[in-house]
Amino acid sequence: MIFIDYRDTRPIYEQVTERFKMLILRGVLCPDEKIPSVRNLAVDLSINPNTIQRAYSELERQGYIYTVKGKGNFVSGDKELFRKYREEIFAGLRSICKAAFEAGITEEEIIQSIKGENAND
Amino acid sequence: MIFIDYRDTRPIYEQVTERFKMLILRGVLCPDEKIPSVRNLAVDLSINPNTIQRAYSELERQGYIYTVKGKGNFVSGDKELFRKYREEIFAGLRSICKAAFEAGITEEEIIQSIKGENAND
DNA sequence: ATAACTGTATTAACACTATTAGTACACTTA
DNA sequence: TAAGTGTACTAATAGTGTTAATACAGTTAT
Repeated sequence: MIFIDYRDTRPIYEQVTERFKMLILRGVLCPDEKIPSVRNLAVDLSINPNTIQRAYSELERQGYIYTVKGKGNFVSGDKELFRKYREEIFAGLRSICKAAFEAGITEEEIIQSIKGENAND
Repeated sequence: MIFIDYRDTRPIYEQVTERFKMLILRGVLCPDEKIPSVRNLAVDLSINPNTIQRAYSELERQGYIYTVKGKGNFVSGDKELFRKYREEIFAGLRSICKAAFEAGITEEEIIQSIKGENAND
């Protein structure tokens, strides 16, 4: 369910965070479902528990999971998650469009490049 | 002409590289125009010459400038620069659109969010 | 030729971050 | 009570970004 890409330049804890976010947003993990314990996942991925701990802390901070001490970490049922994540995406989009306009790329060119991009979904 | 934003999390050499790329792409700096010497710019920005050296090496590697030993660094006249940079932008755009589609955002929503975004240009 | 400017290369040091390692404490469940 | 859970802390290691100091080589102007 979770994996690490060692060719990826991003830190491991960030990859783990991103991966869980995706699984939750896409509904693969359901609200109140238990996710692997810090120690278990660390063994599975052959990395240090602290790294998983950091990823889980981040997920909790962003509202994707909640923690019950002594029991484990569970998927949040927060309906706002989708809206928040969409906002992140749109912010990134605005940022790259700004760069595009600065480079003289027109709105039409951008839209053209996007159209037909969603064939793989 | 060049400045450093210390609130920016990106490394200084990357900011300098990006800044020169923009000045060249937008035609502020013309082909064969001399850019500041490594030592001069380092003093201007109050940073180490090695950091500028790194930025210039990267700019040369990407074809934005060329170096004449003992004389200085000069803006390249490569016409392909624009095409290459546009490709970078479009690649970034594809990447973020992929994330958007994975989050269930539709093509129409993306296009709507882009339209009217170019008011500041 | 000399001085003053250029780029280039090398080595060392420092700070910060990502990660590992080990340990300890507290809570829950069987 | 034992085994599993999250949490907290400190230390060590590796990599990166940056600074610092120095040296070498080519160019230009005098």
